[in-house]
Amino acid sequence: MNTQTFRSWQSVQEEVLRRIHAREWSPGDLIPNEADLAAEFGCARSTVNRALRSLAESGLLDRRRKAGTRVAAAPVAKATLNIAVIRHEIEEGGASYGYFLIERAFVAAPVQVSGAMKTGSAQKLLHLRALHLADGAPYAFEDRWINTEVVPEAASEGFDRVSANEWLLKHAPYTHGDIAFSSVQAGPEVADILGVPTQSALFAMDRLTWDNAASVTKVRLLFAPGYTLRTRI
Amino acid sequence: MNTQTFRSWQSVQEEVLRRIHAREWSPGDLIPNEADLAAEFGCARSTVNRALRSLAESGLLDRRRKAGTRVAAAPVAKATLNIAVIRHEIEEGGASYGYFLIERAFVAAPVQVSGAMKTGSAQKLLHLRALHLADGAPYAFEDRWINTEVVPEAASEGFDRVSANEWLLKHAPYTHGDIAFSSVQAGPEVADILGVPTQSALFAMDRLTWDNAASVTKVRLLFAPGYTLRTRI
DNA sequence: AAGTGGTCTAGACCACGCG
DNA sequence: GCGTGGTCTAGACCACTTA
Repeated sequence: MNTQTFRSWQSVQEEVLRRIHAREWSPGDLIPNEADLAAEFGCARSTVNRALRSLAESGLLDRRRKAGTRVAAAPVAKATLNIAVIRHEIEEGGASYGYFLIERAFVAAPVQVSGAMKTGSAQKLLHLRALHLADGAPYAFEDRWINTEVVPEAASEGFDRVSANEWLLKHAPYTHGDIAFSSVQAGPEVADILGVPTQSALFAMDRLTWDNAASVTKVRLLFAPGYTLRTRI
Repeated sequence: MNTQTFRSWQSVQEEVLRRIHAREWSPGDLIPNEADLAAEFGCARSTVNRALRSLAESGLLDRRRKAGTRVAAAPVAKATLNIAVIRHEIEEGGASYGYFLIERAFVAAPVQVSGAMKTGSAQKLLHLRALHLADGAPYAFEDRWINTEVVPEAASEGFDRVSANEWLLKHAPYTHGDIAFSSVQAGPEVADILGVPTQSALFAMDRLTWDNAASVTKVRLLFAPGYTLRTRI
């Protein structure tokens, strides 16, 4: 028997990956328990635990107490998206960033918005519409609602120099958020703002962030055609 | 001083989150080192390490040896997408799944495909076009290329009953993949297949998976209008 | 009831990267 | 150089879940 030692959790992980990949352990198979693997690899159980836990988090293994560890039969690919501040995203692409505030209003929101944000329908929210530019060309249109009861400082911020996209990160903590991606056709107004034909296919990102039970902000970002969200698996 | 104890790594994490959230530790701030926190919390350093490492992985903290741990100034939101088998995705939504193979051919691929897959331009690839249905309605159009040099068994599989989407997961291991999401307009043929107007905005997912240095498969999925990819942050 | 992963501890050494 | 996080160890107890 091959009794090569694997002392670091990364090397243990690599060996496990190799076995899965080489079909020594096939999808659905039960693999040896942590103690046995530790003995085989010549390392502590906690080292094996670290390696296997990490693989379980990425979806490649299914682990259950008493039932043991199995190679995932249908590994749900878990892709991690990095959603950065738009300015950083543009600047990292080597382009110059531009920002233009189109509208700033303190108004009662439509019911779809107040409903989603769970604010009273009479409560006024700060409504912002703005354009992000890369090298002078329209990059993304931002349509945002801010709950000023949760972020009162936003009421005295003009948002004419700094985008809400960036300002909120520093001033409004949030506990969690819902994100949705979809594809939409450009309406006449948005088409005009982005400088694209009406009915162009736009990539949309909708985000609703929460501070515990209170909504902080709701935003829709419509990206100019050509935008691609990339990740690695 | 408050010397409440936090014995589990989750409770340590919650306390750290509370302090960040309450602005006791603001974005950019250096927080105490692991040893000090362990002393304060009345637990072992490794427990603190586990809590902080986890927060760093999710982007809320920046950690560097010697430089210490800081609250991230512009936390890059890391959203994890679960990309499942289409059949499971549909069935979990409570709908019945349908599958229809449109075309299966063994041909030399266009240069964009062979270039991306790094296969020889003369090498023949298995080309599949298929439709996934939810409750009988078109759900997604799949256009796929399979490298049969890497997955020879695919050559003898009809793919008329089981989608390549599902078959490959069980038969073709991969080491990594690139994923891209974008928005595209439906061309006449795709519009016809999906039963939507030409130029409809479709959500597109492009995946290219690799087995080490060899490409396994390249697929474009075009989802019918209304499709939304959701996640939580 | 018993086996498995989940976690905690105390201590140790190491690797990185500021200053 | 030296402080910090990164990791490993051996051992222990616990929690969950299945048999």
